[in-house]
Order: sequence, then C-alpha cells, then structure tokens
Amino acid sequence: MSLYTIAQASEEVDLTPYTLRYYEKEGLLPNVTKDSAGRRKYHDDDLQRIGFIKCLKGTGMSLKQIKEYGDLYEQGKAKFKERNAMLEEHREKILQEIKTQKKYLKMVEAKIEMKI
Amino acid sequence: MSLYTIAQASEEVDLTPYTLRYYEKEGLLPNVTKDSAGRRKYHDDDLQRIGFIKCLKGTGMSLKQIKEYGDLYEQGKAKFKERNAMLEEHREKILQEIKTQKKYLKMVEAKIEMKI
DNA sequence: TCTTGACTTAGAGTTAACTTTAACTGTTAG
DNA sequence: CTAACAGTTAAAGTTAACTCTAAGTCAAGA
Repeated sequence: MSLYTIAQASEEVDLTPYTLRYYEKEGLLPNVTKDSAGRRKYHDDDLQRIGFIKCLKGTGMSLKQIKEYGDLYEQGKAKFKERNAMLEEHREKILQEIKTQKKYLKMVEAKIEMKI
Repeated sequence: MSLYTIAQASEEVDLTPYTLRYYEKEGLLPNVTKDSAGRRKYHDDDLQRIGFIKCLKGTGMSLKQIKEYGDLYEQGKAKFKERNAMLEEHREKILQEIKTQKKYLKMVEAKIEMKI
C-alpha cells in the first residue's frame, strides 16, 4: 500500500511530471488522490494503470481511445463486453503492425545488403 | 519508363497529393520533374523512393532524419558508409521495437484473458 | 470561345501530445 | 523566522506532420 509523490511516480513509470498531470487532466487517471496540502499521491494501482496506458499508447492507440477504454473500465462489469471488444480489436491491430514492421525490417536489411 | 501525374502517384503510393507536395517541399523528393505546363511528373524511381520513405517513416524515423538519409543518398558512393551506418542503427531500432510490440501484445492478451 | 477540371503556389490552419511559464502555496532545514 | 524546495493551477507555447485555402494557370472538350 505504498504511496508515491509525483516525482517518485514519474521516476517509476518513466514519464515526466508534466505528462502525468496532463494524463490526469485528460481523464486517464481518475483515481489519483491528493494529500492535505493538495499534492498528488500515486498508489500502486495508479502506477499499474499508467503501465497499461503506456502499453496501449506504445501500440498506437490514441489518448482519446485510451480514455474511452478507461471510462469503460470505470464502469466495471457492466461494460466488460464492450471493453474487451476494444482490446480484441486492438490486439488485431498490434498483430498487423508487427507483420508490417517485419516487412519493413526486411526492406531495410535488403537496402543494407545492396551495398550501393 | 512510365510517368505518373500527382493523382496517379498518389493512388499508387497511397499518400494524398498534399502529402506528396509536402514531402517534396521538405526536400525528400529531389528528382520529381515538371512538364511544360509546370505539372509534376513522377517516375518509377520516385515511386520507389516514396516506398522506402514510407518504410522508414513507418518504422518511426522522423522526416528530418529521412531527409538526412536522402541527402546522403544523393551524394552517392562518397557517403555510402555514413548512409549504411544510419540504416544499421535503424535496423537495431526496428528489432527493439518489434520486441517491445510483442511484449505489449502479451500484456493486452493477458488483460483480455483476465475477464474482469 | 467558353468552361470545366486538374493542376500550381504560398501561406494559413489543424491535430495530437506534450511542454513550459507564471504566479502561487505549503513543508522542511538551518 | 526564513529561505529553499517541491509541489499546485490555468493557460500559453511547441513540434511534427500533415491538410487545407485562395488565387491563379493551362489544356481539352462542347
């Protein structure tokens, strides 16, 4: 049940404090609390959530869509189906993207071997 | 030795005419010619080049770096080493990126299977 | 000849995702 | 007590990569 300041959370998830505040403003982190002085306190759950946001973002999902997913997540079991459909669609997109990357890798390697 | 109008080239490489003009303005397509009326004529070589630009861009290289690579390419054999070094470095980046994508894929799949 | 349509240019506008600034506040070390 | 520090906010600024607009040109068909 450890707590993190924004500086510590920033270090932990490798995002700047600016970005963390920005994500919160955009509604991606609805559960970050504040201490009596108004300073953000990040819980392990928040860090987990940020980790998954980085996963979705790193695989090309826009923050807007990530928020949609997060909003469904907040609505719990009721929206489970919808939410999982999003992930399954995204899974296909990642698979497709890996294929494309492999194709591009071959193109770059071919160009390297061309030696011209 | 076929020639393409901007509309045809656009169709062929799946980029809008706006984007093709933009790439040219940025110096990424130094060999596109014009007809007597001032209209762009794309050669097969240009389309090949655009194809490789899409490959580099699709694997995360910025247009700025792509231009650097293209500029080296224009200088021919003299810059071969430098140019190939760029590609080899980029190759590593793609390999790393594919690894990351696979890791993220597993995370998404785990979340799908979690069923909560 | 007129008009339609596909092009041209320079430059302005857009979007996503940050990133920074300015002004301020509360906590802590000396 | 006070200075330094780490945080706060709203809002402005930045960057990359387009994307569009306005005004104009040119060639081809009715």
